[in-house]
Amino acid sequence: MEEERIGYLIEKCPDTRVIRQIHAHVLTRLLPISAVSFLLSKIVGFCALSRHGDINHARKVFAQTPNPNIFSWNSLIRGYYLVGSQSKVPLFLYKELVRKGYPSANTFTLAFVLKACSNILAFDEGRQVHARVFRSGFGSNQFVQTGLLNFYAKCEDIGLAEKVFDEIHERNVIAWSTMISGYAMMGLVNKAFGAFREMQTSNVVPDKVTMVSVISACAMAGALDIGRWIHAYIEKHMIETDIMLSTALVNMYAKCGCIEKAKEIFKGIPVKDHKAWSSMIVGLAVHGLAEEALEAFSRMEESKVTPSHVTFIGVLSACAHGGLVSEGRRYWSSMIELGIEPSIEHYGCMVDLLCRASLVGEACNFVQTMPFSPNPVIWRTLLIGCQKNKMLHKGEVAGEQLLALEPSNPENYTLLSNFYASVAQWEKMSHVRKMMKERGMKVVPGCASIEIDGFVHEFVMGDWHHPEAKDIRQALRVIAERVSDAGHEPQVSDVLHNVGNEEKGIYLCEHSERLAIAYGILKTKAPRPIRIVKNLRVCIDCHEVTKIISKIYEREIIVRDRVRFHKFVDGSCFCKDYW
DNA sequence: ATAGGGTTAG
Repeated sequence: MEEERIGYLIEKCPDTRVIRQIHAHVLTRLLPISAVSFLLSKIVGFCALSRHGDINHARKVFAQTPNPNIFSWNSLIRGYYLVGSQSKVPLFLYKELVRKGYPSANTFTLAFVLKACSNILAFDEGRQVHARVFRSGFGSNQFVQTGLLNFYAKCEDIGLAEKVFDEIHERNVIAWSTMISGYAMMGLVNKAFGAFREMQTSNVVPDKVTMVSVISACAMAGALDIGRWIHAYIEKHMIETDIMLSTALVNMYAKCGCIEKAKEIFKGIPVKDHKAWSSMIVGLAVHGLAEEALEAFSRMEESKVTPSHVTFIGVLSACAHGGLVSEGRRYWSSMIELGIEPSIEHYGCMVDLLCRASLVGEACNFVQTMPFSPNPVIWRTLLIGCQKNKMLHKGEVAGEQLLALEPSNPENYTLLSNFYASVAQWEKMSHVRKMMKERGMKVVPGCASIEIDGFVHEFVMGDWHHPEAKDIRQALRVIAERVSDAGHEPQVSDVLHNVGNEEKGIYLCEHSERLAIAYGILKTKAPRPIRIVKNLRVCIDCHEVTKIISKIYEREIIVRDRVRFHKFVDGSCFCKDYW
């Protein structure tokens, strides 16, 4: 049969020229419409989906098809997002298909259009597809189910994602992985770990994709022990570590404070792409290892991997953390020469770089040159810069802008209040605090955690609910005495409360990281480093005190701040007091 | 014919 021969040719000779010849052949014969539609759908499918295909040709053939069948429609829908993930064409095609009412969508159609919706975060359109899934009775198809799940996860509607997930009766590794990655993406790390455990108890075998999601959750949480455990699991079960999994591991070890281990894994990646390089560079940057980060960047250039905008975020933040102002400016220019349009994140790095180098005036001018209006991060960076340099007026402006732009973020009030405290503007400080109260803002409590024997102990400032509170209090007292004997005077300007100095000193002693460090000293022995993860940035006094503790207790203390790492060894910190 | 994954400023 003619059709069979042509179908065979398309599968055996996937070549655009052959396709065109066949196409001509089909059109010059008088064949029944259904046969033409079938043959042309083969061509549409090939052109839209094959690596050697051509989506534009697919579209042309599709347009010439008398009654395109559902396979043609599906191929085109999928083909368009395969060439450009942000394309809206799949949605237009789907709409047209629905409007026409013929042929009717099948499970492939729904899965593909859901994927297209996830790519561009088209929430309303995806909702409509969901409604259609209900009506169509295809809701029990696994591909449609994971399509829906992934769609809600990507749109960050975790509630609806969970709802879809709960309704899946037979959950395969893909459904589980999608759910876990959805949790991880939203920072719901405990839910991610919980789902991972539940997956194992329901006897679904995790694969490398599952591992990537779990490892990412560890990176986010700074959960080193779990991360190590997962890494061991990967090795034990001989799960293939491809570049994505290796990159996730590099990132995890870096974000958990083991930069040496991150480097080791990075070294083992045979062919590194821009994401692998970026992870390494960002990792070195957050550790304050600016020179190494820049070295890595040159090696990346030598190996002819084109840096991405993310790579430059790493490079510029390395310069910022390392105080390398002129280098930072140079990389900024070379980034623009490479044709990378600076994003607000890149501007943010530069503003930070200038502020840390006490060039706050220049930082303000730089902000003026941005093609965007400053966002809260930029204002906060400026405000902190002004605080360090005691620049009352500029700081006040930044603070006002910040509160106007983001009045519902309690952190902003705290920052501005701290700023006024640091320049001894007590009235203004209490005004901010009053405003905060009136608007119902609660201070974000400092929270620090330490992982001991696979259990994460969380400490909140001033919270004494820990079962070993008594011992911790005692340990804190001893530490405070020894620190004080070492000649430390509390630096109290970061304390919120407008109270007497002595009392301020007491508040400082109860900062969450102090509790966590005290617990670490209580529970672990040298040479094991004490690793702390903190939700806020470290205050100046805690930074000083931790330096002293590292010396008098001869302990290495690694603190993961909200933005970077501090590594305290023998009385000093790797951040060189830049942070 | 189909589904899930890695890097991102303070």
